[in-house]
Amino acid sequence: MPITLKDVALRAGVSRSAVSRTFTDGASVSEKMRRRVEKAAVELGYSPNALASSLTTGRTKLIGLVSNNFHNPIFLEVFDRFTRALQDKGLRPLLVNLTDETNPASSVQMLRQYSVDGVIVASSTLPPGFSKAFRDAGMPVVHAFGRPTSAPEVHVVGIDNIESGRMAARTLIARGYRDVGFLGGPKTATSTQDRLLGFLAEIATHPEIRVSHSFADAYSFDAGRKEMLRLLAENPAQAYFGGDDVLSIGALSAIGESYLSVPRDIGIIGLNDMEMAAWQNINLTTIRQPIRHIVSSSIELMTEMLKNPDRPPEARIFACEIVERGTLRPLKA
Amino acid sequence: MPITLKDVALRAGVSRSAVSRTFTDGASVSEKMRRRVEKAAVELGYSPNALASSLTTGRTKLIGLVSNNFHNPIFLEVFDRFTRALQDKGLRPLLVNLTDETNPASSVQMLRQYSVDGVIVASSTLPPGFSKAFRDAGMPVVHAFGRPTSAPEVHVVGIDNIESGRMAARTLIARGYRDVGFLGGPKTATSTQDRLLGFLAEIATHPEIRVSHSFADAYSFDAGRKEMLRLLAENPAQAYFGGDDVLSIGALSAIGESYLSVPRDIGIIGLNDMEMAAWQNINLTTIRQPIRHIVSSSIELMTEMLKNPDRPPEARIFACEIVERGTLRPLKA
DNA sequence: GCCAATTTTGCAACCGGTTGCAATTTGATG
DNA sequence: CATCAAATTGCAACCGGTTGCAAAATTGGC
Repeated sequence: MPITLKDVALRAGVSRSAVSRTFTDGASVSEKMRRRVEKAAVELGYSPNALASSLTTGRTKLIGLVSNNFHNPIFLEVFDRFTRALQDKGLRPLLVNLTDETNPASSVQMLRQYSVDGVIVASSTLPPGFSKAFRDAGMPVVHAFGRPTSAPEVHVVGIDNIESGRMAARTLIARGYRDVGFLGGPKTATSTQDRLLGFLAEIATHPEIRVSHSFADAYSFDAGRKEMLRLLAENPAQAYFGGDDVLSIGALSAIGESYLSVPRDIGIIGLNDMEMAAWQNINLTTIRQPIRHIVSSSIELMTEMLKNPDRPPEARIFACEIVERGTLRPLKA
Repeated sequence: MPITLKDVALRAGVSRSAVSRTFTDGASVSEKMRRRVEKAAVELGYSPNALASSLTTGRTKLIGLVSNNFHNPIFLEVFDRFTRALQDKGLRPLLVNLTDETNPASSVQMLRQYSVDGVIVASSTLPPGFSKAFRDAGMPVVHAFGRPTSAPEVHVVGIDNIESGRMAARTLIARGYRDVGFLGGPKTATSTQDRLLGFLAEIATHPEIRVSHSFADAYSFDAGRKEMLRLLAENPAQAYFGGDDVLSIGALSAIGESYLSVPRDIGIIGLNDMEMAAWQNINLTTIRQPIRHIVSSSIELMTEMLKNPDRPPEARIFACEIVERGTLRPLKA
């Protein structure tokens, strides 16, 4: 049914190689030949079969886009940016939704079967060894939103979560809060661990400040709300660093439901600066994660890897910045 | 580098066909042979190349998942469900992000090049002819969230937007609102057009009720907020049917920013019942679109199409239901 | 207009599988 | 143990392309 190379060759009265060559750039074809072939091709409505060509070229232009964050609204933006950026480079995202599993084996096999040219892992909660499995299977990998280390096993692009924890702490301290807490995401997420680490380390330089921490079950509204309700029932701190924005919004809801006011009674600072944080009826003060740069840098690394698969793994770390909105008491003048 | 069929055949000392057959079910292989081949396969770590086999079988198990809704949070849930459901059926989602374009040509070509087995278009805003283009190119198509008609050109799964417009109208009338408005999504979206149609039709049966309507630029928070601010500056109605939830939430924000109270001063009913509508600090009364069923039914239709591509197009329509929360005044007892 | 250098073209093998067909093996039956 | 049908296996062609190599065509220099 579909038109093949052979059909075009027949129609144009030339060899199959000639047709192939007019459709692969960099190949040697005369102008005359090209025109002749292209004429036949459009007449027949031919377009080359990318999969067949991948057999010999070894390139599919398919990129596995692997994530387990299908519940955090920030990831819609992440997927939007990734898919657009990939498309702009002529690459095609093959989406893998991990649901709960953190065992890469079946994803690795599946992506191998489809001969993807590379894999982008987009998650801040997967264990360190996860993305390594793809590399071990011989695929170029970039782990976006991963944990950067000085000697990464795969390319990692993200933020310095330790530093962002410190930043949150400094911000709270500067506002005069003397009793602060970390309302973290899931304890197993590397991002949570690192944010806590930085937060505590910074607070530790101020012995007069009281600090506490606890974890929500997930980066989600409900988990944040539930944990904040629990904290409110006990003896809450004056201000919290929420594990991320959606968690923080859940916490805000809990506070409102308890007839307390933000920032008057309790302060909250989130992390991500997702679209909703800017919604006027939420207006969350937060630490902006430069998603745009993380994505574009990941894509850049990926295209580099496609050219040179042996490029040694590298960590690219982007700075965050405070976005002042209405959920922390103002700086004292 | 990667292990091929031939390697396994060599190692097991059998023909290539034998290896192929042990990996395609339904093929005739003796137990002895199967064991022998499987042994060699695991020793070498072989897994068959799905793309190569697609060449002869004509099936790739790739499904194009096409959407232009990468800004409406409801679609994260949609993508989550679609990708999971596809994976469960052994199908692989090849994601296509349409950004702004409503011209299917390049997507059609791209998906043809990758020989996808079928295409799922997930969008409520694309023009009627869009998904038809995929079908014309010979691909099985299901348009999820499309406009159902009695004689659809492709399979359509979704809700009856006209009826949901009526439902919104009935709900507002039952609450005693006498001056109501439709705050629609983009004028070009089929979903907006139909919701308006139904809304007006129902109101028309109550001559005493005043009705007005206007459109936001997009199904987005900002568009909804902006339009509601505009309406508030003039002479707002008593209650609005918001084009969808995210739009309605934007409207809620505008109302709050204007120091008005919901539902005391103005009522809002949305449509979708996205996760955020249930957030306690939003608490939006809305019309639930049964996403779960729409997705599973779409997948079901798709798998049917894969078995029998000539299945005549069909429209599957799901009922919506009102979800009572806090943005409409209560029913009079 | 002739010859060498360069470019363009076609041949044929190959990428990693699948499958129709015929040959071989197996197993049941007499 | 011979016979025949059924099950299993291998051969070879094919899926839709690409590419090294040699033959053919073009170009430039004189």
